[in-house]
Amino acid sequence: MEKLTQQEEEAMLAVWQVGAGFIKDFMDAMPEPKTPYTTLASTIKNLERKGFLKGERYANAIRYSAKVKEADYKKRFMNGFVNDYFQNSYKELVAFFAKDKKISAAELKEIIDLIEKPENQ
Amino acid sequence: MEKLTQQEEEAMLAVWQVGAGFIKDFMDAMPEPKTPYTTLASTIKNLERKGFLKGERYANAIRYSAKVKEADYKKRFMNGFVNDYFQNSYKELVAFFAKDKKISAAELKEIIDLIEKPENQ
DNA sequence: CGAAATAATCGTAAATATACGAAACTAATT
DNA sequence: AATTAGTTTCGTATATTTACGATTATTTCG
Repeated sequence: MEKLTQQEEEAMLAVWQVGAGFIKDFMDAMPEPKTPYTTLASTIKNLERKGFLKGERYANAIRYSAKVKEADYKKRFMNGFVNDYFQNSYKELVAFFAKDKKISAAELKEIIDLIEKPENQ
Repeated sequence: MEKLTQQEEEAMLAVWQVGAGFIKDFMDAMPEPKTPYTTLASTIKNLERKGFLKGERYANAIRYSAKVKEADYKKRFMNGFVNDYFQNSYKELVAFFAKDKKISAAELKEIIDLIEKPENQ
């Protein structure tokens, strides 16, 4: 899975959010300030070339949808980060943000309940 | 804090690991395949320009050290990521990786103990 | 001092990413 | 069929990043 550039990642976020659609749908989903339509179109083309999107022609327009799932991209991305910054330990990562009060003991307990419930296994 | 490019980030990881040193020290700390000395030297110069490093002359060499702390960079970086991919919720992030079995209930409990101990507050 | 060693700096080339207008294409409308 | 509207594609310009050799500067050692 090739690494995405800044603009490509922003575009993918819009695609994941929209689900599947035409370039103008992604335009609508992108935050301000919006890049011009043709610039986004170039980025979308790049994403197709990189294998992140697939396009199907409908009349004179192309409907794009993600080939790479958001969850997979997140995982791969975080893996690299955790490897570089937390000696490859997710525990270290969570401890770091817990100490920084980005997440509380109560929230961690909720997560424990969540993963210990058999129906979530 | 300006965003770093791929090479710049790799170089910073070496700097943080070494602590403070000369370009060749960072070279030694970088993973294979090593980029040529002069390329790393350019990258280090860019990092100095961007305010991530400061340099002090010692004889005919320059000793560089980090101006931006690794912890601060991690925080800022993760903040953007959590915002984009987890609706700005660290709890969502931890739950995601807990479900993906990257971290266990036992480890989460250890972290709770850690942050609930008064001496770590 | 002069030569060799060590290190940084400069200049520039090549690759990649970003940006966007003009033209082309397709479909619908008159 | 001609016009209009919506959309993509193409070409190109600019900026940024990556890469590194040649040169320059400094120190060390004979």
